[in-house]
Amino acid sequence: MVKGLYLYCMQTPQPVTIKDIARKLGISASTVSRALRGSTEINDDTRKLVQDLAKELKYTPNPIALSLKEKRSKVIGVIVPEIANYFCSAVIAGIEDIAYNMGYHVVIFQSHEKYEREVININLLASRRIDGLIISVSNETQKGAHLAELIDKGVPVVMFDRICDEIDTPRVVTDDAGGAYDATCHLLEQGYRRIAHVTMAPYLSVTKNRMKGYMEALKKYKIPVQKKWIVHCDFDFANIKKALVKLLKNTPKPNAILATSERIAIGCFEVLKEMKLRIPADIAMVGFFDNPVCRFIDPSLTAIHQPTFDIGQSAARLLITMIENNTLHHQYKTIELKTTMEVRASSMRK
Amino acid sequence: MVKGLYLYCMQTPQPVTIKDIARKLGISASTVSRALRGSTEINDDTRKLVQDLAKELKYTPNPIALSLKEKRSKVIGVIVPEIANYFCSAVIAGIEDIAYNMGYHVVIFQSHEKYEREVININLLASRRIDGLIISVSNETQKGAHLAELIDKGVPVVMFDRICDEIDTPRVVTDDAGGAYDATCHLLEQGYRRIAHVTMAPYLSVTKNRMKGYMEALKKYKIPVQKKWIVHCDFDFANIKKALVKLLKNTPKPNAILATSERIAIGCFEVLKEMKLRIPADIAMVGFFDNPVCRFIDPSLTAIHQPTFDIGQSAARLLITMIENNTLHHQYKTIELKTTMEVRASSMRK
DNA sequence: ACATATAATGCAAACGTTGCCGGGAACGAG
DNA sequence: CTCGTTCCCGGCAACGTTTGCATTATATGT
Repeated sequence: MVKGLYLYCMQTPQPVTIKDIARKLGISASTVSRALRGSTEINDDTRKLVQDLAKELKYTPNPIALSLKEKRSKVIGVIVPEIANYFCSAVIAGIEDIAYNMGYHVVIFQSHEKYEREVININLLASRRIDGLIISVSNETQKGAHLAELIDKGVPVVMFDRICDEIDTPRVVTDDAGGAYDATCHLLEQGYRRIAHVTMAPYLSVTKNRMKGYMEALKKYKIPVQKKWIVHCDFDFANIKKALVKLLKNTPKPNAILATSERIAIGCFEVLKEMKLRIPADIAMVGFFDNPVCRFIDPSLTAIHQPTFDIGQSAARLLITMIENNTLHHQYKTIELKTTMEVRASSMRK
Repeated sequence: MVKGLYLYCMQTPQPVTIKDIARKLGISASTVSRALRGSTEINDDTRKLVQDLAKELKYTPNPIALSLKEKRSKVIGVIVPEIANYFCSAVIAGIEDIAYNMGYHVVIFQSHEKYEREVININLLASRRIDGLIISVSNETQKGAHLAELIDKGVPVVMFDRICDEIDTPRVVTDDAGGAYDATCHLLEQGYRRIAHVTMAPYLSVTKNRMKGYMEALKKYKIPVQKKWIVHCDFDFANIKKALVKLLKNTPKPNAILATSERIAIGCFEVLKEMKLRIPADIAMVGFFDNPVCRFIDPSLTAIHQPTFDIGQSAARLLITMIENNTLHHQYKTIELKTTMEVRASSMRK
């Protein structure tokens, strides 16, 4: 067993500071500070002495002291609805990748799809003097006052995926309309004519855009939109199932479903299985779906993929540029990334 | 569009401080400080005045100044191999849940399964004056010197899942041996006798423990261990597949596989499908698997589940207790949580 | 030798907060 | 009238770092 030296004495060692180095060398703290950052107005001998001792004592500057002085924390906050799903965690991986390389740290918050919790998190963030925020709003978020307030305080904000329409701050989104259009066209090409659209809360930007793509595709094929085939639901599995059961009581029944989130797609999938409907023979399915496991599902699900890692990277790049240029906007108002469609068994020609 | 007032003027407002309040009220900063924390040695009228103004100006204490003074950051660091997989993100959700309620923030780092990157992250963490660390070590990590060094600096550390044996600090693990034992017994009960064990790097604690459970189950059924049926691989899909193809060239071929991680299980699954082997008719499968999507896979996979959210919660509770008691150990040296097995089609009697 | 330029270093303030110490005012007791 | 006590409050230092300015010592030019 390797045991820490200090396991046995309660007193923990204080990190070595500039003052410690100054004291040991009999010089002033300012000289040490300048020597460490290689200022030219310090004698070469002194500088070497200081740098050597600093290395020996394993000096590392205290970022908290620096933050206090320079009024920046080198920390960016991320608020997502839930971290424990593939989409969010992959986006965060992208954010972390860029942040890490730019010397920023990432702190994570979850809104758990609650507006109230989102507001609390934002206040917490603001009081923590975080340098910037990347957010995908909760399912409940219709107003952007909390975000506007944060921006008013001078904190740069980048939104991704679920954006808040009324807030004018840079955003990273996927071409939701295009994705839904492609998916719907694909179903239509396969001969499905009664396509249901099972989607999220109507006020969410992604919902609106995917709806737009869905309707455009129908229009292109001159299929009238059936209101009763458009279902909005939240992220609770029981509710998703209830909504779907109701949908499937319609006559004529839809013969295809476009599901606009992983959770909804899985919910649909379960209900169809429970009802012993064959996919795609009785009813076809296409979903917005990123989890790589989905291609092993039986039947394998045709998926609209979002470029998750890219979304995170782009959002982080945008935000850090804003932070370092000390501005609240960016030359890019909106970065829109393309979706890709992977056609699999669940949407094959009947 | 709601636009932030300051979108149009570059100068961002400075957060209001105690000094601002003191100046406006013509009193000293220390009085304001005391009034805000409700000290009894402040006149009721003054206190009310201060508190009202603080509320009006939306004063929030600067946590960075506090951190500097009190030498603690109220931030805990988390290092995981990769965040973008179900296990890790679910553990982090558990950590965040507890941390949030205890007034701590969570910052995330990824080692990307590289020892080197893990060391860099730990140094970064230390220089950031983080209050504590929760870590699951990388696939490459065999030595614990970097962790010992951090502990020597007085930073409390809790390990979870992939622990580092030589480091004596609290750990939260699952009953890996028990899980593997259950899985193997289950396969044996179903009549499978040639059970291969596809697992991770041999020096990892989880590998050792799962191996132990596997061997115990075989011993119970008086089946000799076949070395050639034990395969170690890393997390690269190509390598997993290569290892598996080699394994399946043995005669007699194994007729069941125990896969000890989600990635390995998926890799095995793909190879078996490619080789047109039927599951479980030709070869059965059981895997350590947490992703909820796995029950929709064809055939549905028998899974050993780890209590991911609990692991995160327990680790966070442990760590925060250590931080607040200012100690490097805990009455619980090891918290071991039970696995659960969900029997599905992939391991049914042949 | 003296004025001046130049190089190297120290001092002090600042960032926002808290806590110790000290002091003035009011008041009661003697 | 004096002393002691209590109540409120201000001043100062400290946390670790940076930076403008002052200071000292040395070198250069005449």
